[in-house]
Amino acid sequence: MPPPSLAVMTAVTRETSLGIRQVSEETRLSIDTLRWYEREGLLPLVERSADGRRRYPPGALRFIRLVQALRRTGMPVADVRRFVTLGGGELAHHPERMALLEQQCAQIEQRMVELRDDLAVVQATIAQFRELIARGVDCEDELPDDLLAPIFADPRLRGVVPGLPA
Amino acid sequence: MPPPSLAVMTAVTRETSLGIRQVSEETRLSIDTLRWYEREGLLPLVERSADGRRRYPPGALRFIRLVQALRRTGMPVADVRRFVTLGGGELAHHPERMALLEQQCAQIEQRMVELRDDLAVVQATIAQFRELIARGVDCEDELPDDLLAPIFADPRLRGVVPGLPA
DNA sequence: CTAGGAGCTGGAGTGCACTCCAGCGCAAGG
DNA sequence: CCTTGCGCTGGAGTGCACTCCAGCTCCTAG
Repeated sequence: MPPPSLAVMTAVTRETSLGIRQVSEETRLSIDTLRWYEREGLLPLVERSADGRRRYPPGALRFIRLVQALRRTGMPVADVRRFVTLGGGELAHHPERMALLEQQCAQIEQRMVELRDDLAVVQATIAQFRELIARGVDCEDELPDDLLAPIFADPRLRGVVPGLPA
Repeated sequence: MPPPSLAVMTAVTRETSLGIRQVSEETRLSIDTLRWYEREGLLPLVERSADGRRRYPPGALRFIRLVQALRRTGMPVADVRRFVTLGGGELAHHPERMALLEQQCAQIEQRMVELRDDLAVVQATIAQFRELIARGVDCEDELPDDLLAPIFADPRLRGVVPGLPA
């Protein structure tokens, strides 16, 4: 992969800006996604070289990382667009901008709690299976139904379990 | 909402099992989703009352919560199905079952790290905007471009920013 | 001069996970 | 007896976020 002859690029462009492939590798967003985000108005900072190819100045790269953070944490594309189109630092849009970002923070925190809880559920299940197998291996027959029941689909167990805690 | 005459239900059914609506409220899964999960083989524990309506024994409820944890943490429906169809506690399936669950744990932990990082990005952005506005309000003109640039789409700023840290 | 490779555009296609709907049955209340 | 309400089924439809593609241009290497 020889470096594409940079002869034509301007001095500024040469060292600081990245091609779409590099950005793709850098951010792990696919090339198609980068183009699509741009079309959809999530990436306004993209420039073009003389022959019409995209050039991403470093500011764009950082901006993309923000967009990525918003997307990965569950902000819908429409909201990211809204945020982006609120533009530079204009005072007028400050409240809405802040609202969007703070809302997102709240959601992330909520999500983290949920994730912790869900992790606990999965880990508890793993523990139960370990115990089950430990016992099952020790005494092949007569499995502890009450341990199995809440977890599994064994038809023998249907409707056997007593009331659940909450 | 008068309690539906329970006259017909069996003694076992009466107190312990739930109707689809109750499960829906309990789990926050929509009624349609519950039915769909069942069709798709994610919920094998569901029974029927005499007139063909679904009855969820408590074991099913707990099971649903596990499925929910797996789904919410990003396990694809296909994998949940695979996990579910591995069946009761049979030794034969133990390795695959554990593999699925442990893989999922790993993914959750990864996701939590990512989430923390993304939260940091969003919070940093909020902080930068606060600072920007604080200054902007103090001295209306001549905004601090170097602070704005990495964040925003102001056309005046294109290609201005120097090299990025990483 | 030619061939290969990267990128471009506009638009169509895909995958996933639901979500909605028509048309039906049952059961209770008035 | 009729209506109202809940639930059932099978199948079609939806929303979101990409992902893929044909047909093009430009540039560089051989």
